[in-house]
Amino acid sequence: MDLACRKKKSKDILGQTVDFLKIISEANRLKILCFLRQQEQCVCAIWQFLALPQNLVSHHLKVLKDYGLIGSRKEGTKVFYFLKQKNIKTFFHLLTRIIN
Amino acid sequence: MDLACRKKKSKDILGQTVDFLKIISEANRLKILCFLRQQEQCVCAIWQFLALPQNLVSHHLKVLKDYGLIGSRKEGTKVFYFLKQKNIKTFFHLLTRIIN
DNA sequence: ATGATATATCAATATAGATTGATATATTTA
DNA sequence: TAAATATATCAATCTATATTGATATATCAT
Repeated sequence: MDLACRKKKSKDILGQTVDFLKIISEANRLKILCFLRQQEQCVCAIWQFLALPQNLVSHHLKVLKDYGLIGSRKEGTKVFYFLKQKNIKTFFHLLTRIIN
Repeated sequence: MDLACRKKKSKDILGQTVDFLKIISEANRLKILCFLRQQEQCVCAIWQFLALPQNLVSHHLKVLKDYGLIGSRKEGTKVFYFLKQKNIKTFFHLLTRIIN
């Protein structure tokens, strides 16, 4: 599924922006995005860094991934998550068109 | 109360940004901010534009005002709300430092 | 194959916050 | 003063979603 689909084309810019904002306005998710800026990280590194239970982090990662803000790759038993900078920029740009 | 107080200096940048995002990630509030970009508006114009009950709009306006994103001035029986562009820019800048 | 490690999923609960309905306050007009 | 208009407040309810606990799945090592 590409960004165009995830963006829910049927929705207007404001609706898309609200969805984006709702996703990044959760402290733990925002921290995750922040943490991933440096480099990709495995789930265990993330939940240890955030001091959160593993399943909770897993849930937040799913939310971020479903909306296309992060991607993942598997390596052995670990799963590494990384930012999808381009998509983040795109959503961010929508926001600037509304409030900046 | 100035912005420095509302920003809750005790909180870190991430915490402040989350607060800001939570406030603007509500569709009606984002619409209000959007609507006020053109010019200041009285409450009645806002709730008619958004097609929302008056008390609900009043509540959202309070949230926006308490956080310093909008200001108000009274004129007769009407109250006009306007953007506080400078504050919005400030909070927006915090966000760019985290995810952009 | 068995155990250990890493991650994901699911149901249940908790919690924050949006919405509604009723009412209060303040200003203007008659 | 009384009625009308504009806005604000408060308690109750509804709704979305964060969190927790338990369990499943997948991979690696012995």
